[in-house]
Amino acid sequence: MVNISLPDGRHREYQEGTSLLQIAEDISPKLAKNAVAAVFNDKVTDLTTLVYKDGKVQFLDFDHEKARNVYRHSSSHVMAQAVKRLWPETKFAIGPAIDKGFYYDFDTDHTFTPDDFALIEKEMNSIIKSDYPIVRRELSKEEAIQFFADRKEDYKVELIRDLPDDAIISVYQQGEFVDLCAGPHLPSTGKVKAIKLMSLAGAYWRGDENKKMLQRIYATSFPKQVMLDDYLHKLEEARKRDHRKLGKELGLFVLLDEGPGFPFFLPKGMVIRNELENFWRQAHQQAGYQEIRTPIILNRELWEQSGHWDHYKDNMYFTKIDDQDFAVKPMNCPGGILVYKQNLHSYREFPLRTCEMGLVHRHEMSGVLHGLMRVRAFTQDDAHIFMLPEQIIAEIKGVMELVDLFYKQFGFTYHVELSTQPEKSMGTKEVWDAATDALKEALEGQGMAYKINAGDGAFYGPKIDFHLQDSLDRTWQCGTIQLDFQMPEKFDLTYIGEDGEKHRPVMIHRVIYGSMERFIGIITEHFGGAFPAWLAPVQVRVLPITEKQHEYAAQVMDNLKAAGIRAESDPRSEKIGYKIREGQLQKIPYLLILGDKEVQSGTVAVRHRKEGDLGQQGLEAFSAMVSAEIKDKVIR
RNA sequence: GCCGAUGUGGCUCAGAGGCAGAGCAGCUGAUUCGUAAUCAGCAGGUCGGCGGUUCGAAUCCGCCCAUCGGCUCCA
Repeated sequence: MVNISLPDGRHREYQEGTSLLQIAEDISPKLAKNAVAAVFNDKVTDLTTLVYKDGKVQFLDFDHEKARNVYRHSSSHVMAQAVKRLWPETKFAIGPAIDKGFYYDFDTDHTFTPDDFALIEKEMNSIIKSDYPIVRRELSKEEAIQFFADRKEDYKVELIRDLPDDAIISVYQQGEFVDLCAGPHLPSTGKVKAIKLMSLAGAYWRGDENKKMLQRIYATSFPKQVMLDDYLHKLEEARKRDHRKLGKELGLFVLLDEGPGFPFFLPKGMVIRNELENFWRQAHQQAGYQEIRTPIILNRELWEQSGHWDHYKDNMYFTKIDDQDFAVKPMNCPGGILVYKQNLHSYREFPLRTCEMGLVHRHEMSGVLHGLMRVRAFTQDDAHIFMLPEQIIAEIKGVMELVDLFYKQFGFTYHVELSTQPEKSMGTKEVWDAATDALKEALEGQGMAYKINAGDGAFYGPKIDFHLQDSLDRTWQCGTIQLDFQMPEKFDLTYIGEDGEKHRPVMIHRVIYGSMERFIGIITEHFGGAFPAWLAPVQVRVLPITEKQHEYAAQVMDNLKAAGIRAESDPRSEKIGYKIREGQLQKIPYLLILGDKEVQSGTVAVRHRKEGDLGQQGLEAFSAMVSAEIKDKVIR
């Protein structure tokens, strides 16, 4: 007999060789029904695992991330099996679970099209209906290579060859289909319920662009049809919020064939952009920054000195002026450094904080451009801080507080990642360790939880990245703080210390919005186009019901404009319902409906885009309310 | 850059070898209306670009450009 302990502290005895699934059934049929995988002695494992020793067990349902991955992974095997049945020549690469589903990479002469989806789904459903048991087997490395070589599964053979010689290699079988897989898996194919193939994509074998491009099918699966429907509905909602769609509908910006990756900002988009800049400028003045502006085009020598000419050339644009080589700046730091070098600096000036709305150009590959999120010309809300080594921690804390102030303003939550020394980097390990420790200390001093991205730092120093989460739970990297001991060296930056001697300053590079373009894209999706009043291109629209109220409408307009509110009126001879509809679609925060009643009482009938009809208010009261909402940057 | 798809009035889309269409938006006129679409008329397109096949190409073929979904990369 084996003694099994359960999460609630109870113990049960079972025959040796009892499966975890049987144990679950013994505890409760419902538990067994919902169980996707089990954790036995702290290891996630198949429900079909037979128990031969004492241990503690916990059953995981679909709500657990680990179980969800098992569920999706088994789903990917079902998809692979279906594809193999339909196109027997297909070779398999890998088919993992991912965040919201799974994919499988195939190598086949058949080119998949979305028309194949119905066919594959049908076959998958037939496999699910057959409810094949999913059986684990273990082979030696040699046996496994032989097994997959016989089946001409070249990719699997390559994968196995990379495993250690003494590795025990597991394969999972369902019906006629066998796949190399570490597992764990569902007990049978019938456990998979609602499936949907989502999209097709090319993907390089092992993510290497020099290797063969395979065909990837993305799909997802859920244990209940309603969960799948709900997921698809959310995707649909996300599409409605797509900043490219909203940007067009709300007249914020356009991307044209004439300038791929170079966005045009339209008048309404510029209002948002300017408001973001105003907020930025005011917050930075308060935080002790001095604003500068450096040129977009600078000569070759500068870029050679900074290292960009050698290390960043593929991403840069070049030009010639009077036969001399120049480059369009891909980063602002060399310009900022030149500004620093205009004066002799004393330690008394430190920390010296300079900030710049810096327009940079980077040549991105055509395939990666994406609305405002990934462009070829963008403005960074950059800053370079020069300081003493002993000021690092306090200064980083200061930047983190500023970042927090900014993100809270938009209602974003965020998490932090720390990236450490990459393989290709400048400087000694000691300097890197000191810098990395300084960042850690600053993070810990702020009580900030963080994740480490080993080897993901910039070539000149480690960095902290801020990833903010939007209203659809997607994350975006925006802010970064990079500690740099290298550029000061390359550019021979100095300051005069207390001792009267020259010393080397430390430098921080940092952005908060990241890029104005991307940030505008993100907040457009985050707010679904319904920007808070302080950002809204039009804050109030005045809607006279008939021509009789035009004069009063003009008075109201004058009043609002005098109060500094962005107001416009819609005097067209359309029905009020029509004007309201248009105002709603434009997501204008407030619509003022003006009829005879309002004219007589000298009031305005207020409609809020989300809260609907708010009733009549005095014009002064309304104006004061909106002004306060704008001033306090209220999200409503 | 690579794989796949797409490209038709300002917008959303139909048309799949034989006269370029619809709805919305726009303009003109009528209507003067109370919280998400009033009616009528008018105007608007070298069907992404270049080349080819054909008596005839938006439609078939080739190349290029851009966009979309991914790979890779990143603010």
